[in-house]
Amino acid sequence: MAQARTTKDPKWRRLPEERPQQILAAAFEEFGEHGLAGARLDDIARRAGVAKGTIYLYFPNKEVLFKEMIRHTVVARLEQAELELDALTGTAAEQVGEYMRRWWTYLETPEFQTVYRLLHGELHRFPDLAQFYADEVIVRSHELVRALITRGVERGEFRPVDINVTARILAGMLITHSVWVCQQQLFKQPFTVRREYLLEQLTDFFLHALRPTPGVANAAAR
Amino acid sequence: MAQARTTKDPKWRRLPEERPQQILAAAFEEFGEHGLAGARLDDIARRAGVAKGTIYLYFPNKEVLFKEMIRHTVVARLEQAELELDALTGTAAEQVGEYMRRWWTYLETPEFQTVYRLLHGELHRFPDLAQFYADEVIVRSHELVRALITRGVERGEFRPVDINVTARILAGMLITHSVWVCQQQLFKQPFTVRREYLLEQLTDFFLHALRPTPGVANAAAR
Amino acid sequence: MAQARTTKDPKWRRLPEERPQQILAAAFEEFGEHGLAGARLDDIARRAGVAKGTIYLYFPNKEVLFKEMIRHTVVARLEQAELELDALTGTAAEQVGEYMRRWWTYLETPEFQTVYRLLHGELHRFPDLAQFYADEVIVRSHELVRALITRGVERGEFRPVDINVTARILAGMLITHSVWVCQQQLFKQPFTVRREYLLEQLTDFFLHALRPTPGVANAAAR
Amino acid sequence: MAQARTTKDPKWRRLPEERPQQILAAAFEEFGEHGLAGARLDDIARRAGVAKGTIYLYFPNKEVLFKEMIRHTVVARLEQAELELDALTGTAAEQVGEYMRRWWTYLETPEFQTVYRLLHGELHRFPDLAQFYADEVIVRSHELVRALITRGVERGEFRPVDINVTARILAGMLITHSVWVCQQQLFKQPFTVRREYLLEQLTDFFLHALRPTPGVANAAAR
DNA sequence: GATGAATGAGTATTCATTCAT
DNA sequence: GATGAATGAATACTCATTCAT
Repeated sequence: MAQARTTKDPKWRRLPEERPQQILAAAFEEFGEHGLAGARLDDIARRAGVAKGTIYLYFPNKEVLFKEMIRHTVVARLEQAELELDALTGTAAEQVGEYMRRWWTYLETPEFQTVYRLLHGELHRFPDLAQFYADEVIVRSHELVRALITRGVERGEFRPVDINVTARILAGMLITHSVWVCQQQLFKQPFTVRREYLLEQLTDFFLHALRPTPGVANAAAR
Repeated sequence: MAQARTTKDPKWRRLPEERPQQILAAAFEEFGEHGLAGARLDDIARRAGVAKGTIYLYFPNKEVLFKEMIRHTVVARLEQAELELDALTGTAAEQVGEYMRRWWTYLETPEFQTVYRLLHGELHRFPDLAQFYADEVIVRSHELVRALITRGVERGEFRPVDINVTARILAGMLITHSVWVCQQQLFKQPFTVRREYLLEQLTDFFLHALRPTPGVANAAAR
Repeated sequence: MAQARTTKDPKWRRLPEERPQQILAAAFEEFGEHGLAGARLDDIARRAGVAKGTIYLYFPNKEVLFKEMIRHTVVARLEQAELELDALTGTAAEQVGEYMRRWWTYLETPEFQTVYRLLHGELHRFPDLAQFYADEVIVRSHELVRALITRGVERGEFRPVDINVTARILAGMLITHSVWVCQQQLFKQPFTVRREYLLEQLTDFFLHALRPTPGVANAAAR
Repeated sequence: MAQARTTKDPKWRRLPEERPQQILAAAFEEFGEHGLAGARLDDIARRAGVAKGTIYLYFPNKEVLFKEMIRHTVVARLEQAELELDALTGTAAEQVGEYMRRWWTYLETPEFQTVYRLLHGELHRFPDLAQFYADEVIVRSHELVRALITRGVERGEFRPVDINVTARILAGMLITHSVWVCQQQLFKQPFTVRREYLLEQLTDFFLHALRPTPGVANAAAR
C-alpha cells in the first residue's frame, strides 16, 4: 500500500508521502475496533509508529481523519474491485452468478465489513460522507447491476422487472447476508451457514425470481 | 424492569416506576442521535426532566443504561408486534404478503431503525447484547417465517427450498430495504422509491422466487 | 448502650432517644473503617437501621456527627474508666503497676484505637475537638498520674523527678505501645511481642527509671 | 522515580524530571493539609504550577500519587538522616544522648510530622504502604538502636534488658513526645514544655531506666 | 518536518443534603 | 417524627489539540 520511491538524496529519509498512508491504516484499525468516539489518537499514532503531533500535520482533526480514512479505504477497494469486474461473459444468468461471486468476495473483506459498520453507525452525523458513499459505491455498483439485468431481460432470459428495484434487491441481498455471515460469532445457533452454500442459495433464489413467467410474453422492462 | 410497588396511600404521588421510563425514553433519543459514546448523561437527564444523579438511582452506569434502553425498546416492540402477528389467514402467498406488510410497518418505526443502527454499531463490544438480540428478535421472527414457508411448501404453493436460508433471505430483504428507505435523505438520487411500491415489489420478487418450477414434482423441503 | 425504658403508652413505640445512640454507634463503625471523608451517610444510616434523612433530625451535618461520635465514644469510656480507677492501694510502685494494667486494658479496646486514629488524622482541622480531647482525656488522666507519682516521691519510693514530664512519659509510653501492639498486623516481623510481656517490660522500665539514685537524699519534687 | 534522561541538546529545556518533583512537593502540602480524601487534584496541580492533566502524565491516579508522595518524602529524609547518624563516639550513654538529639531533630520536621499523621490515618487501607514504612523506617532505625543498647549492656554501662523491647521504648518515646510537642497549639495548657527541656528529661529518664541495678552482676542481655 | 510534554475543556460518577409525603 | 427519592455541586479522570524545541 505504501509505495517506496527512491530519492536522489543519498541520505535515506523517511518518505513524507508514506506518513498519511501509515496513519490512515492505523486509523482504520482503531476506528474499526472502537468506533469514532471510542478510538484514541494516541493509539492511532502509536500504531502508525509516529508521534501524536504528526497526525496533525496531515489531518486537521479527528473527524476529518475519520472521514478521510473511510474515503481512502473505500476508494482503494473500489479501484481494485472495478478492474476485476470488467469482462463478464456467458449468459445473463452466468454473468449474474459471476458478479455475485466476485462482489461477495469483496463484501467479506474486513475492509468492507468495518467500513459498513462505521458508516451506518455514524452516517447521520456526516451527510457529506453519506453522499460520498452513495455516489462512489452505491451508484457505481448499481449501474453495473442495472446493465446486467437489462441485458438479461432484453435477451428474454429474465422476466421483465423494475430494473432499479431489482438492482437494489441484489445489492441488499449480498450486503446483508455477507454481513450476517461475518457476524456469525454474534448471531449464532440456528443461523450458522457455510458461506459458499449461502452464496449458492442466494444466487439460486435471485435467478429463480427472475425466471420468465410461463406463458407471458417478455415485454421490455419499464 | 421497573417493578410496580403497591402504595398503601390512596393519594396520588409521583410514581417511582415512571422514572425509569422517562429516563429510558430520553436515553433512546440521545443515544439514537449521538451514539453510545457521544451521548451525554447531562442531556439525557435534562431531556428526561430529572437531575443527573437521578439516573444513577436506577442505572449503575452509562453502559448499563444503554443496554437497558436497547432491551426495553426491543421488548416493548416485540410484545406489541407478536400480538399483531397471530392470526394470518388465506393462501401461503397471501400470508407471506400480509406478514411482510406487518413487519415492514414495524421496521419503519424510529424505534427499530435506531435500535438497528446502534446495535450494529456497538454490537461487537457487547456480546451479551448481541446474544439477547439474537435470541429475542432474530430467533423469534425466524420461527414465524419458517412456519409460513414450510406450510407453503407442503401445500405445493412454493417450490421446495432450504427453509432456513429462505427465512434468512426474507428477513434480510425486509430489514435492508426498510433501512434504506428510511435513509432516503442520505442515499438520495437514483434510489428514491415510494415505500408502498417497494414493499409491493419485494413481495412480488420473493413470491416469484418461490414459484414451483414448472414440471417438477414438489417434494418435501429439506 | 441503648437503654430500654418502659413507657406508659401500651402501644410499643420505638423510643426516640434510642435513635441518636444507634446512629452514633453506626457512625463509629463507619468512620472508624473509612475515615471522616471516606465514610458515607448512606452506610451509616443502613448500619443504624434508619433512613438517611433521619440522621438529619439529630445531627445538622456530617461533620457534627463525626465530632459528636468522638465525644460520645470518649465520654462513654471515660465514665466507665474512672469508676474503675478510684481505689488503688499498696506501695506507689504497686499502684503505678495497677494503674498501667488498667489503662492498658482500656487502650487496647477498639474504641480507643479507633478514636485515637481518627483524632490524630483529623485533629488539625478541628481545633475544638482537639481541645475537648485535651481537656477530657489528657488532663484528667494526667491528674491521676501526677497524684500517683507525687505520692511515690513523697514517700521516698521514687527519685525526685519533674512530675509533669514523667506523667507525660507514662501516658505516652502506654498509648504508643498499645497502638503498636494493636497494629501488629501492619508492623510485623521483628516487632511482634506478646501484649502481657510488653506491659510487664514497660512497667519494669518505668519503675526502674524512677528508682531513687543511691546516695542522693530524696528532696521534694519541683 | 523520575529517571534522568540524557538530552543531546546542550540548550536548556524544561527538564522533564523536575515535573514529578514539583507535583510530589505540592501533593505533600495538600495531602498534609487535607488528608487523602480531602485534597483536590485541582489544588495540587495549581500549587505545582502545572495543569491538571500533567499530573496524570506521571501518576496514574490520586491514590498512587499519595503513596508515591509518602515514599518520596520518607526516602528523601532517610537518606539525609542516615548520613548524619554514622559516627557516634563516647560512652554508650553519650551515644544514646547524641542519637536521641539527632533523631529528635528529624522528628520535629514537618516532613516527619505530616507523614506520620497521614500514615497512621490511612495505613489500614494501604497495607503495602505500611509494609514499606515498617521496612524502610522502623526496621532501619530499630537496628541502630539495638546496636547502641547492646554495646552499653556489654560494657556494663546499662543493666541487662530486653534489647528489642528497649529499642521500641526509645523509638516510641521519641516519636510520641515529638508529635506532642509539635501539636502544642492543640494540646495546650498544662502540657506546654520547651522542646529542649523535654528532650533532656526524656534522655535522663531513659538513661536512668538503664542504670545497672546496684549489687547485681551484669550478665549479657538475652 | 517531527516530536511528545503540556494543556484544560469536557464528562461520568458520587454523595451530602433537602423536602414532599 | 420518619422516610427515601430527588437534587446538583463537587471532583477524578480523559483525551483532542497545541506548540516549544
